[in-house]
Amino acid sequence: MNSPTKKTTRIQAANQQKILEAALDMFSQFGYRGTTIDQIAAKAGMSKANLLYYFRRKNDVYLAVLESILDQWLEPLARLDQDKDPEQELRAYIETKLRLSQQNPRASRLFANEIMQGAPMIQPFLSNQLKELVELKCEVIQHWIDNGKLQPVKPMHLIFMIWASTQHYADFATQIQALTTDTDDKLYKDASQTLSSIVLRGVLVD
Amino acid sequence: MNSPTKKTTRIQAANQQKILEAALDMFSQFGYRGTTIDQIAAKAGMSKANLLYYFRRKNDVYLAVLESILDQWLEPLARLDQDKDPEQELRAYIETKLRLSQQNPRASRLFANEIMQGAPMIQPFLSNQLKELVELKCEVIQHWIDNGKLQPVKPMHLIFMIWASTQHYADFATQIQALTTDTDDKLYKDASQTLSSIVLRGVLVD
DNA sequence: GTCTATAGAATGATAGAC
DNA sequence: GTCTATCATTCTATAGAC
Repeated sequence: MNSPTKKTTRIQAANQQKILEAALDMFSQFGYRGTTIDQIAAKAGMSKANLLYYFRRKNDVYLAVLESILDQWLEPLARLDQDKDPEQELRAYIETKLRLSQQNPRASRLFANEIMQGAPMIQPFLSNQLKELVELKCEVIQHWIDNGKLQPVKPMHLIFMIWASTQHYADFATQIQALTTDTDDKLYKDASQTLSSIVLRGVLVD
Repeated sequence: MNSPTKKTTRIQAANQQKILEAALDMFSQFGYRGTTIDQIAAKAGMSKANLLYYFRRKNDVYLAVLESILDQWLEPLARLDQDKDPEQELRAYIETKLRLSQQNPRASRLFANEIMQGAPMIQPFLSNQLKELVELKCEVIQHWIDNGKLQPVKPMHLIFMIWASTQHYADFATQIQALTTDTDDKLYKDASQTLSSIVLRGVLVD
């Protein structure tokens, strides 16, 4: 690992990281076709030709960035546990998803861009891993419903609602910034409280 | 209006419509930078040069498409009426927004694309018209809260939640298609019921 | 590993014939 | 109003010097 001959490997790793970081910046804002290699290279502080030494084609960069975020995408939903209390579980899920939106809004936007363009790269991921996981977690929610712990709602639409409402704070950050003067921290704290409160108890007064 | 000299005007109007329709198709999927004039022209059934006779630059086409959808964007929220029953009003708002998503998903995606790219064209719209309207409607919701008709939630975050949850069915249609085999009609019917039910009463059993 | 140079294709936009 | 031809620019990607 630390032999002199591997010194270049560490440089490569560092440069690849710089490229992936810059690529996430550009792809998340302009999508695949709206981003140029030049922009990525400039943001990563190297020449276009040098970037192409590390990734032979633009598509390879895009795939590498996508792969680096797909895992963290599945993980929070995967944690939903049928044997725990649904109120605690849903509250924790909402909080985790919101925290992800706050800490890595670019990943959320990159994902949204890819989906809105028809998911040309991750269609298999959606139809396989994601579908499998969602079906599994719909059963968890259905189990809570069958045991009288939750109202009889359509589980998949509950999941969609939580996805949409939490990712909104990352994907539409520009719009939200234009509508409020709240600090980021207050914004996310209010979002967490309001979201959990509405999902769990609704807005109506009994 | 019907004089022979205006015959060309009707042709112009028809061609402009064809261009706007094709442009909505492309811009909503690939964003501004990801769309080429060639693609729009091909989809509109004319040559690139001919398209540029009607709109001198790509940017003019984009602005025309954006303008054509901004009104329909504000209208449903503008209808929220402080003097009516909040349950009926919120239910109607959710249904209207969902119907818009179903009937014009491209408009929703175009708007989302513009926002995610930093709203370069409609920043003034967000900071002026939209902000004004949202502040007004937050007061309506706050009025309902003050009168004990709604739980004390943050009004703006309730609006964000409804926006996000309803637009999700348009913006993330590709993902949803990959996760379910429901027909479009069943999907939106379930969405409407689940969304209204959760927003109004939550998922918890009393 | 990094740079310059450049091939080759795509793109936005214009000019001018019909 | 529509088309062909064309230009300037930008972009992906490669070759080769250092």
